Amino acid sequence: MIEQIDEYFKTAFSVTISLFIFEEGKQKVLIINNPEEPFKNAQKLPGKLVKPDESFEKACKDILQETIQNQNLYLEQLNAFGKLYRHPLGRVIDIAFCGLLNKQTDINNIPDNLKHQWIDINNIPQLAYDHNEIVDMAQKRLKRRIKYRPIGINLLPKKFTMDELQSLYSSFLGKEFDKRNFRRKIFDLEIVKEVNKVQLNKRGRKSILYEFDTKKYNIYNKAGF
Amino acid sequence: MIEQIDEYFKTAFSVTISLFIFEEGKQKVLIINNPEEPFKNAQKLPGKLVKPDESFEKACKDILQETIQNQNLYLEQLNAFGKLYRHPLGRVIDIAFCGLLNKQTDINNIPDNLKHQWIDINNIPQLAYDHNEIVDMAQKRLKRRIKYRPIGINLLPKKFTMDELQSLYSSFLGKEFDKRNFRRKIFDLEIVKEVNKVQLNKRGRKSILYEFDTKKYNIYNKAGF
DNA sequence: ATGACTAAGTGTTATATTTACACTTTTTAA
DNA sequence: TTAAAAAGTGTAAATATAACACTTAGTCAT
Repeated sequence: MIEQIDEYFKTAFSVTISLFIFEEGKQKVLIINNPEEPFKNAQKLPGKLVKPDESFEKACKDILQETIQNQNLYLEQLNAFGKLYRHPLGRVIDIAFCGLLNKQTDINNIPDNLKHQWIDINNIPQLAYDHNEIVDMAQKRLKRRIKYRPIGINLLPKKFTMDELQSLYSSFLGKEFDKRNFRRKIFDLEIVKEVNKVQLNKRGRKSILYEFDTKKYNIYNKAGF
Repeated sequence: MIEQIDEYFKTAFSVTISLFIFEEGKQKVLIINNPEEPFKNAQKLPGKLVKPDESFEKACKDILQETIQNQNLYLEQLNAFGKLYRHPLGRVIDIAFCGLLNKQTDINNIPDNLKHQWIDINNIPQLAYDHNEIVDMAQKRLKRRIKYRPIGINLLPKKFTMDELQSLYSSFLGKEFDKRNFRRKIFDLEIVKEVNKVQLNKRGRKSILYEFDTKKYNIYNKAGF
């Protein structure tokens, strides 16, 4: 075996990140323009080939830097994608990550040449490589996960209204919730606390603003509910 | 970029499988003896380096063939492990899978030279590479998953008693259940059906035997409960 | 200023689920 | 036949979920 060992060291690997936001009541994902061959000018998820001496973390930070220019984002590994002919240059194993962020607070700047778009998860166009499959799995994973761990802290602004939180759950789970039952559930979990401010709206009554109680939130985020 | 492309195609990847059984009321995992360098004669999970033209599936089947000699086993991808110095021969990305099986029905034969052991999940010794980390994540993943998807169909014999099923849940979740409540829960889900046979026990009353109702089981296995 | 419109916010009851709890039945072995 | 072992069984209380509609507080147009 030792004599043929070089035969094994001929694959490459890449990292791909599905970055989700919640905007206009919709779950959206970051899609950029592919600047180079192969599949030049196709739409794709942010990602890059990784050198043999680079860690996953380094690669993720590079990608975050090149897109949203903010490396301090919590990411989670999703899956490895390694079909034989998924990449035209050779065998490339892709390690897919996903992250949740808030457009206002977590993005410094997105370079123009990326021609980026935040695309509604229900309207994803054809993407390069197997990126449709990746983003699809990311969405399903989130949908499962939201059911037994809280969501919102990375997606919403620091202060938010109950209607916003409810709308987030509705869009991620693709179903409607009863206002009173939803609120009772959230209050009983004690993951939010009222903040001493209200939000003025264009029409109608002011909204009470809340923020997450990080202590309780993190407990449920680790242990589930 | 194109001119440096060769720099990327210098990693290898491997596949590792955590195979779990339920035996003597305990969750156990298959550990084998590492037959070759590096880490010769260390204990490890079954796994192998994969050639650039081999699929994950092919690699998994090879591993299953070389260990339990049965390729027809449902596996699920767990995670990619890719720390920089996890493998002495170079950069190796490991794609970890895990599977559940029944010792009596799913194993044809395990070659002697593997010096295999089924090790209680609570007593795992030091393993080669980062295999402790892998098996640890596999166990945690299962523990979470059992809470919202049924378990047992791959682990128990075709016919089984309620006490066996309850013991399986207890060992995987590390806690005890009330007999009556447990049974009611299972019966209400309708994932098992009574089979027209009983099991004689050494002492005490005969046990009623059940088998899974695959239709209901699979519905919950896809959608969760 | 007032009336029409908009959106936020709030309670109660019925139903379903979960939990707590202990004895009876069946069988074997002495 | 009887003591010990293990399987099997029901009920009531507490908690969680689900269904349901009106009131309050604000804006805008007149």
